Amino acid sequence: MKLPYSFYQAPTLVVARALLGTLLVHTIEGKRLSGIIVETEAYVTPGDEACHAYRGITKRNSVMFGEPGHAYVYRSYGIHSMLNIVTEPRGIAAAVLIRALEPVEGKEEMQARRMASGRPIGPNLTNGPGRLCEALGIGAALNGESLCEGTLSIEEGRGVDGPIVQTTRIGITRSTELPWRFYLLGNRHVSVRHRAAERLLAESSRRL
DNA sequence: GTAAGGATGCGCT
DNA sequence: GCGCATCCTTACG
Repeated sequence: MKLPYSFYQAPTLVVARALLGTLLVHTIEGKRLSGIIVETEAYVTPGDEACHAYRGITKRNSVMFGEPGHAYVYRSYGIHSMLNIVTEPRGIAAAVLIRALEPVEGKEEMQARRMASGRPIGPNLTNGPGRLCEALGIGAALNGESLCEGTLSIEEGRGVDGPIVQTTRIGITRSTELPWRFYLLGNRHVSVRHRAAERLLAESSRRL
């Protein structure tokens, strides 16, 4: 079952957390390439200087201002595609960056797509926002596409059965103090672990 | 295991 | 021109 539009209309931090454990699916050339979402980051207006929409609407970021449940795909460092999911009602610019997946369907095809792009053979298939887009064949052509009606979608996954780590975002230079990254504790497909946050989480749960 | 540097295109100041 | 919401290779413990 695809997640409905109403799922994405919620506050961005709620959606970022709720996306963990769901299944991202890209159907391409008749094949389903999919993976469980294990790491996300929230980007919100107003007040978040790292959000692309911080300074208002532009040609690049306009999708973020539109309907929730659509894909915002842009190119980073001129090389990598980044997949975001638009959240909040129309007019509020916000999105969730998908940072890592646990491969489920089409793992061979993912490896083949990575190799075709000159990437090394190895375990780093979908543990990073650029890598997962390459593995699933997600590019700028999908910018603005609906996740409820197109070839790219998010389905109910296996859910979450363990702790979720909440910590600071990665690879940004502004608003670095905001704890808006979420990931599944102990999942080996997470791109970068934050040991201190994991330790705090363990201590707080022990106290209960 | 960590660190540094290059690749590479486009939006924005 | 400058600066990236990154990834890969190489060097060194």
